[in-house]
Amino acid sequence: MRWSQLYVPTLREDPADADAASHRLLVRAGYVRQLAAGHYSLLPLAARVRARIVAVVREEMERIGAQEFLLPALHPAELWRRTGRWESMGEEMFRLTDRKGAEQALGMTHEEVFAHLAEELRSYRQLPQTWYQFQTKFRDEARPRSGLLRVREFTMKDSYSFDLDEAGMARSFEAHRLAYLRIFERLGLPAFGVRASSGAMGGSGSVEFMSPSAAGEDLVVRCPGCGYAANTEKALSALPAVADPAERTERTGPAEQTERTDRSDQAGTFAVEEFATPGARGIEELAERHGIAPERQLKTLVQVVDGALTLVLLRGDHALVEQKLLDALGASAARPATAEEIAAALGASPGSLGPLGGHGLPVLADEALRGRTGLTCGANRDGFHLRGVSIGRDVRVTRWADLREVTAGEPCAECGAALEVLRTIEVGHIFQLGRRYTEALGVAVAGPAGERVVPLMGSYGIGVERLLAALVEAHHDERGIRWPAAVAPFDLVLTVLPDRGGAVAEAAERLCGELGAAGVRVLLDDRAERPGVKFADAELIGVPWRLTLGARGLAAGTAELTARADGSTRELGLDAAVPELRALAG
RNA sequence: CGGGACGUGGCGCAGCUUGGUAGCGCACUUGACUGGGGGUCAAGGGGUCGCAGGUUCAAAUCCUGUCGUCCCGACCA
Repeated sequence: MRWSQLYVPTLREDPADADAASHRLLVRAGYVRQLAAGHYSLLPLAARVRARIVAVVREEMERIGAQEFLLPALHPAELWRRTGRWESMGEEMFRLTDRKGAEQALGMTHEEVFAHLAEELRSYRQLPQTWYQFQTKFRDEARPRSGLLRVREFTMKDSYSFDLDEAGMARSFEAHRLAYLRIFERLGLPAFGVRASSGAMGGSGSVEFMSPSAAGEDLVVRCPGCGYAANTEKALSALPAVADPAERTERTGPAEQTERTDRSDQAGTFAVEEFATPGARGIEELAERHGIAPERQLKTLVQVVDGALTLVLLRGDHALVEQKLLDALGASAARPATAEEIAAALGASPGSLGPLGGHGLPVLADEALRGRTGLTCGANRDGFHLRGVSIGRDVRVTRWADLREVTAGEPCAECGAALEVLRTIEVGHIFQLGRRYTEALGVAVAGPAGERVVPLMGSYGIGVERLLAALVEAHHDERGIRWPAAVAPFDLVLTVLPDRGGAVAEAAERLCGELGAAGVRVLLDDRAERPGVKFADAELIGVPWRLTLGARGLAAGTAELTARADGSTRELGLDAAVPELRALAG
């Protein structure tokens, strides 16, 4: 391929609206252009890289016996209604109505359509089946961002397994887990699996594959000691206990004491007492003005979980992970209650809330609060707080659960080492779905004894363009992209230096032809540019090797081979160039 | 959906406060010189100033609305 003919619109300056390194470099190096927020056009270089990624993914899918399909992107609403997801997917699903007035959806995932096809499965002898495709997915993201990392339209390799029993589903899941690790390994992408919440997909187990990057949106907890890794939606840690003081604290004064429930004999601690905290709202202000450490406060959040007001209790210095709340209650949606809803239920404003009193709301408490005594919380009366609160004695907890966010430095629950929290990009996600979809669509086969068996399903996804962007995040420097050899758009740029006689260009043409015949992907930089421009562009687009041929070298029978990875250069004899470069290109 | 910023040749920006001939750098075209790290000089081409209303003798500039883009948050199979 001649660079003079290839469409590679490189830019000398960074695009103004690109923040993430991958976004900036892919635009600047002429790989992509934005059409609209979350919609990108892939130019020839990107199309080549994408094709190489797809080829690797396809090989690994075929290796585990998966069969390639290609399904429609536009689906009838009817199918989605049968699994209940026409309603539950909400605004993230693109919907449209055709000329007959029939409702349609642009597929954001393909469980429904694949399960629909599985309705034709008849016998247990046909199982297991693993089916996959590369297909465009549409998701009406609330906020597309970071270039190709979060978009509204993208290619996904999605696969789906159908197994006779739990053990079979577990085998299919494990086969995919290993295949995904091989894919990332082969592509040169650092990534590891983490335990994750299954979210709206449902099912019993899920693993996310995460690639560390400053541009990532997902926080992942990882243990350097034992390798434990989990999304913060799921992560656990061992917390050191907080020492709660055993003695009674001083009252602020009789005038402010409106309620007194002295049951210290029962709980072996001190009494609950109300005290005035004028103007001090929330954990931090209470800590600053009244000297009450956040970890000795009780944080009371009011959430609306599937439409029901729920009190959520956490240690004052802990943050709620909403997904943990949903998982604990088996709920599908939660949001903070509005100030009006809170006032109606508790009679106070945020900043003065607490779990005591006859509010009648369900109370969900974080495990870290178990056995805590002498805590401070809001009095459900603006401007007042309660102290001396003991969870076991004073609070009617309807349910305990792990709800808090793990933070860096906390001890690993499995080995005690200090946990690290990494910013990562989710590059793959695999689910054990069970019978949720097969049941809903009536998928069943005849078992060995003629009985009706509903297969168990798994689903497995990799976002192709996100993978491309994650690779750039992982492999770039101040000069541009540095593609791993497995995905580079070309193996080699053959840089032709200016030469009046034309002998250099002629030799380069000949060499390019020979390399091409030997299977090396060569980009011949035959442009009438100055050397500096050619070098800078070659580095920007990130091709792993550059072979520089000039008049000097041609006379001596040599060219210079430069590695993009580390910039190292060595002389290469022209007569031995083809076999050497073929070996480098793999 | 809440908060913030921004829309001016292909790209990056100035001009707007104080209304009056649309400008700079890069890129592009032609020529000359140059020729191993984004070179120099000369001559050119290219813009309904996001869109729609309004104010005004006159709007890139002031006002209203609207669309779009980016960032933070909420959200995110």
